[in-house]
Amino acid sequence: MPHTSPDALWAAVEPEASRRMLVGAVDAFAERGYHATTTRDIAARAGLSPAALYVHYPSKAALLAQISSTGHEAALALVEAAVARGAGPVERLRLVVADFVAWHATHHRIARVVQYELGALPDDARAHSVALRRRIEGAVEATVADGVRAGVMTAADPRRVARAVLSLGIDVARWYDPAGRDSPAALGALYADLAARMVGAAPAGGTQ
Amino acid sequence: MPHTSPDALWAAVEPEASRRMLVGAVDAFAERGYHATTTRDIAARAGLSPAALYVHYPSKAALLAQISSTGHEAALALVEAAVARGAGPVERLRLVVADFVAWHATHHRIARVVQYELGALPDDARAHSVALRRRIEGAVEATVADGVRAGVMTAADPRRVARAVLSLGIDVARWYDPAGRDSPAALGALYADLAARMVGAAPAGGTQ
DNA sequence: CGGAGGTAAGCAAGCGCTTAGTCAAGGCCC
DNA sequence: GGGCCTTGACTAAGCGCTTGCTTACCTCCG
Repeated sequence: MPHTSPDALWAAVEPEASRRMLVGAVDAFAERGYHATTTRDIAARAGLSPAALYVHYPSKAALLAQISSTGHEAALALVEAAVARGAGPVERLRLVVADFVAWHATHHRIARVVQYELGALPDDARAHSVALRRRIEGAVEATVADGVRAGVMTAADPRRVARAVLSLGIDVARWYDPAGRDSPAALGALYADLAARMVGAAPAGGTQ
Repeated sequence: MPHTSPDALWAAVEPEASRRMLVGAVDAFAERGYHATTTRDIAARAGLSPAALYVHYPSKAALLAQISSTGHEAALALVEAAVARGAGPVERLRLVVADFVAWHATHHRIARVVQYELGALPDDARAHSVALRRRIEGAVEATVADGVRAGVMTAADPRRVARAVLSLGIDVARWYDPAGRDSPAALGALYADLAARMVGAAPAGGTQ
């Protein structure tokens, strides 16, 4: 999942013009921010007139809400899948971080909107996204707490450490540049090692 | 420095109305973002008419530029002071992270503008801020590289690890809430431990 | 009395969104 | 099969409002 094409999230959206609007909105919101993006800009990226946006979406905010919702759901699904895949707490943490980081790199445009435009969402849409975020944080916190309980990690405060681990991934969306030298997979592997170190897990080949 | 009052950065700005404009702009930009903030909003926070903004600043963008410049300069000064204060690479890294994180918590409103409104800056102002950012990253990278050379840290890639360490601090500005249970100093201490672990420095009391 | 600090009023431009309509594709009855 | 209506996608034009910023003027203090 974390390594699919950046636009794969919208593959199911029909009709095609509606999907082009979404992709254009993601690009514009990620580049300039929600408030600096005009509906005319989004429509132009989709190759349509300004009014065409309102054929497919009731408002500019509804577009943002759909992007945020879909993005948060994808991130949560990815985290829960990684947790289910791992054998023990340490492997689970490694998998979660590797996938979470790689996703934020591969989908850095969507991730930018997801992470930095929460405040621009209408109240109900924000509540939905915030709830999904809490489940993501909860999954990581539980993994760290499990590891501590099992004696394979050391962390005085699993909640705060989990938040810090997630910060690593979230901030990738801010600086990641696909033209740079970091591949999403390599970045995920590096950050999985860093996270393992943060929780005091035994070294496993790692960063050294 | 990292523990002074949030508004201490502007103490030297005269006249007072000009300072109130700056403080109001920081609050508004941090809450809603640069593009969603109106000049009328800034002026109202300063208790003045909309036109008064232009008595003190040539444009809304100039206000942002001043905030970004002052903020980046403060962050760089703090990092360089911490590096100068530490005895060895590990202590230097701990001091840098502790102060950088505490600063992002204490000044989370300024830090939000500094970290997330770079793209809204006019080209010349952005170039100035980007140059300061590179010096911050360079200082941390050098500290990690020193530690590896001295054999007190392990990190295959000091540049990428330094970037990850800074991500921890930068992301604090996104989520920090002064009404929460984290004091800037405690957060700085926790994150200094996490950073020491990330670079494979010997445990020093730490998170365990 | 000059200059710094301040304001009321308002301008041009751009904003999100609406209106009224075009047009092609498809169903349907006689 | 031809006429007729519906439907979904789309657009030209533009409405009402807000934006950043300007102008012309006022006030007060050294």
